[in-house]
Amino acid sequence: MTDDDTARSADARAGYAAQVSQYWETGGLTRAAGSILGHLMVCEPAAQTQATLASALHLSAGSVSTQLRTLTAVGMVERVRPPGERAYHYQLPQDMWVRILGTEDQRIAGLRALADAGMAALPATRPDRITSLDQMVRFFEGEWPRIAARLDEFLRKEGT
Amino acid sequence: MTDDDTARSADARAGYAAQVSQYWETGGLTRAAGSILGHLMVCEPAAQTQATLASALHLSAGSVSTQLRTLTAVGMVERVRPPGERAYHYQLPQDMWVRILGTEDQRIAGLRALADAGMAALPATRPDRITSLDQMVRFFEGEWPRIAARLDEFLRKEGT
DNA sequence: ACGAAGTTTCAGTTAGAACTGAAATGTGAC
DNA sequence: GTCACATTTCAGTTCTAACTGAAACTTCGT
Repeated sequence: MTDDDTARSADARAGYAAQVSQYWETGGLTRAAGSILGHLMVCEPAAQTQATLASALHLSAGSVSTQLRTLTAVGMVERVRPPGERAYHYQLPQDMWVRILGTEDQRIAGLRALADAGMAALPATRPDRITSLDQMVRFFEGEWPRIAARLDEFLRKEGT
Repeated sequence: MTDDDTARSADARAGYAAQVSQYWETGGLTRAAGSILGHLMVCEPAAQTQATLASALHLSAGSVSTQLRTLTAVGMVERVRPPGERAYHYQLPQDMWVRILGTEDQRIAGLRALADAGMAALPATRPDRITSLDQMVRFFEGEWPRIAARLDEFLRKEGT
């Protein structure tokens, strides 16, 4: 591999990091959180310290600490300490996407609560405004376990 | 029904409107958009003019106009003009939730684009950072049509 | 136990999105 | 065609949440 190739792929990875960052920012995460996730998708090595992240992404130590804390809390980042290293290193968990999907039942539960509250305050006209929500939630309460099972099967077949 | 009952249920509906508003704000919509959606869930009549919404929700005409425009664009609000009425009226579509679910394939397509871009910039270490995304997207590309079909069946059985 | 390195916390600042209000534009009734 | 009503647009303002920087705190190696 030539130096040129190396430079080109580094560029490509930086561009991809920006794209991933953009994706998550659109999805409601902060700029800092998006940048961290984008960087962690392609950086070498895959696990980075807070100091490395801060300097690579031009973020303050405070921002990095805060964002890593929340990203770790929701399972999108994993904190590890390599043997003999002083500082914690942060990386994307191997099963990030499975974890994210695993919280789907909590989102369904949130909608269930909303539907139940609505059924207790049904308007006289167009009650379907509420009942259609209830209906949709009932569908996913029944369907999600099935989807989760199929995902397990899919991952097993893929050998993950 | 007594006056007391009427007052109580009006309170209940107002409380529910706030809860729905809260839900959508948490989900990333603006306060104004959330308020409108909450109000439209329980208001009488179910279809409201911009002027009514503005005064009921203490929002400026500009905010109401802007938010209704974007909510209409994404299919969460429907604009109708009752015969003989001057102003447009805005209401929740009967099939709001089906519409929202109907855009799921666009979200999957967005993730597909992200996965493809990533596969073109694979990092040397932990390539699973990218491939696991690709895998997850492949699962849903295969699964979503099946889920949509089951939703159709579910709605048919419910008589909707 | 001490010192150095790493992390967290938080008061203050900044950046940017949401909202307002009023002017401009559009629309329907007569 | 005109007028009144309705809606949109947008420059200016307000408000909120993100971010910074530095001090406080924690942790680990010696």
